[in-house]
Amino acid sequence: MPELPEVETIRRQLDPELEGLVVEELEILDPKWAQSARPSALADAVSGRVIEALDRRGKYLLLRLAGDGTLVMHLRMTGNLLLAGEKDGRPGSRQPGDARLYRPADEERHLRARLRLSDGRELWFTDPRRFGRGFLADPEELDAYFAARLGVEPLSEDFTPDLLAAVSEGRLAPLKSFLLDQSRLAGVGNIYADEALFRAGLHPLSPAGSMRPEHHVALRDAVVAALQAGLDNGGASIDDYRDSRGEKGSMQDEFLVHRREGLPCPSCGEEINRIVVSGRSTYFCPRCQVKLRRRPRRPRR
DNA sequence: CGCGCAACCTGTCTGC
DNA sequence: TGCAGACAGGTTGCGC
Repeated sequence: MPELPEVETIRRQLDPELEGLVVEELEILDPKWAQSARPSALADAVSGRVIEALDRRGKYLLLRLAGDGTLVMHLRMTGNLLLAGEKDGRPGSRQPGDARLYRPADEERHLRARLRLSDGRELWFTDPRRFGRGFLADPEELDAYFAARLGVEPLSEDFTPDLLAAVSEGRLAPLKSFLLDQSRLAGVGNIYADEALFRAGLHPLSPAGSMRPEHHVALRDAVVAALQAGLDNGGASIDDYRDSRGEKGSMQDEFLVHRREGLPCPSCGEEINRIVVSGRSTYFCPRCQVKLRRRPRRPRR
């Protein structure tokens, strides 16, 4: 479910709400949620600490705690992070179980971890498929963890055409697989990979290393534009995704090609095709998205 | 090291 | 109505 725009939407909503509050208690209802040898030790280590900020790296949410610790959370496929309850006991905010919230019974049924906050509210980590995880890391551990897994942030100034050229050089994997590889580019998932390749006019099966300089520019711009569209629409709610208030995003109504098999291409009217690339459904326009030839090797003298 | 695929889970939908 | 099978936003580990 959640890719960079969905995770960032949650972060932007929650960061100003959480700053300065104390996590009075972390309750882990599903021991599998804790990516830690002893879930009770994780709960104890987080309980009682002051929240400094909520940051994001790739699709990870980073709850910064006073004293150099970070509660790292990943929503994986179906996780949600909901802010529930009444601030300082005053009415107006939503309660867990509020009928206006998304399927309240299911939220409670799928509750995996709960942070009780010092203003009376609660942060709920819900997750039907139980892939989501949370763990505590100190700064050195966190650096090592991300260095091994995550590449450049696509919305940072470091994401340039030259960077894209460097990380794709010599790669034979299809562009679709390349965009899903978090160690090259962090935050793009199945939805925004399809949307970006359509915007760039590139075929999902073209080898990543076949791009020429104009393609590096086009794909960089397309990734940024696709992610920005997601942010502008509050994320995509195909099925489970909700923001921190339990509201749906609207990006699913703005998809250009993703999940639009058989529908007309917004640019040329040709029918959108669906193929499977490294196990993931992939949607593209066979007319607008050209397949690049493998780049010839530099001749040797 | 690069790459594809199964596995991890639960829920929903489709077709017989 | 029941049931089998396909499919779903992500990441990891294994085999080649």
